Amino acid sequence: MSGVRAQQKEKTRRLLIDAALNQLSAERSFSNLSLREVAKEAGLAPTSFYRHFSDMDELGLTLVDEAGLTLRQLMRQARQRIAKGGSVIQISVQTFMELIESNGNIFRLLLRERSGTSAAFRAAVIREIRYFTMELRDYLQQANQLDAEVAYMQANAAVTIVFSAGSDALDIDDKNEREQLAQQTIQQLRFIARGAAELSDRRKAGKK
Amino acid sequence: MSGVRAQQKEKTRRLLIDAALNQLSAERSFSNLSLREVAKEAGLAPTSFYRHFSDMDELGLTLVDEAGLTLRQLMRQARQRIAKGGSVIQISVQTFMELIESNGNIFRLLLRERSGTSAAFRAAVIREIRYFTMELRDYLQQANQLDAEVAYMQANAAVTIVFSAGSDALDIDDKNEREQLAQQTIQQLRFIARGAAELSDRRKAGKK
DNA sequence: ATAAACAGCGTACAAGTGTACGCTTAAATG
DNA sequence: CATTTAAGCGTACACTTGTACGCTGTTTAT
Repeated sequence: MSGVRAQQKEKTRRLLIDAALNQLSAERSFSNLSLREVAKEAGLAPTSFYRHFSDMDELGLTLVDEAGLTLRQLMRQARQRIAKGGSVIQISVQTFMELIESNGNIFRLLLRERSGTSAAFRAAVIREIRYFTMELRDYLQQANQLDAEVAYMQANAAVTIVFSAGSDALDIDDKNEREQLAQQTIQQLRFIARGAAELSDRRKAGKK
Repeated sequence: MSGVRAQQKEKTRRLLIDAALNQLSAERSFSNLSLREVAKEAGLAPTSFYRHFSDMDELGLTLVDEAGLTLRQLMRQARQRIAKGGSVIQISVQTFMELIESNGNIFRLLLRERSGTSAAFRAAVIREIRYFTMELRDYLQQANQLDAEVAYMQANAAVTIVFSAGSDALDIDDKNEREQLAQQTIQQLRFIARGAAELSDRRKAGKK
């Protein structure tokens, strides 16, 4: 079992995934992408699609997984940069904005399918975002000595703000405008961090 | 010109609008709604649709207008309640959550088309939300004596948080869970308010 | 060496789409 | 009253969609 066959299969599976990803854009969402178009882009006959996915939905869920992976890469990269010193918030936002610039399509997928029409998709996207939020919560709780619940609320708010800013950034061409958006986002995250720190302190004081 | 004809026309136009609105749901977005389906739901022949709208896009933009109207109603209602005393943030969130419960479909439309595939739609939705944000900014600036830019950042963050919570609320059936979400949202808005107030104070002090 | 498995293709079909065109019928206009 | 206007309908057409089915050629298993 040299695996020549399996290897080839994996290769064209990848072709399909990339074909779908490449067709995504501001004016093209996954949900109005047809099986035939994806197959065509991948250089396959429409019916060959079924050798790899039973459905467009199945392909879509694979893409969401891919997006989750990207999100985790983001988190890791931000951590590495933070370890070298500097403002945590600033570095995080900057890293996030870089990701959006280089992976706009996959990020669009997440944003759109989060409020999309397929329950399975919504669930998958929400799961990825929740995972991301929880990781941030753990970090905040430990790094800032926060009350657990407060840390969650901060993480949740921060993710919401950053994702929303990311969505806006996708529609902005001008470099200066994007920088301005980033600065605003940083300030907003600081608002939240400040409020969270205070509440956490108040809770600790109350318990004593 | 008694207007019997014009009156009837307006009536079936309304029929089309309502037909579209009624077909929206968690699993049905405007963009995958066909002209034929809308016409059928309204009890019209497909081709009669064109007597009222040249396009599904035109109908869609009308719906966005409708949503903007709803948003302004919301703002007015919240103001009335606030005038009678109570926590501004709490009342606002509660009013918003009530709106979502009674107008889920129109709210879904806004959320979805904001990151949808039609540039015209996106622009229209963003315009409505910006209008809403600006009104909140003016209120915050005046009521809390804030620096103008800080007031904008607070308003922007608050709208983002509330809309995101609204989107989540649409997927929650359990009454208690929704209440919990509301409480969390209130707390997050307080984080932001606190951070904004501080920055505004700091800026004022710096200028003196 | 022989047989089985299987990725990929071409054909074919039913279903649904937007919309052009001409007709009918009732209101508006003169 | 006579004429024009226009909302609504039915038919028709060209497309696109998902997918069922059977064939081919190559890799894998025996």
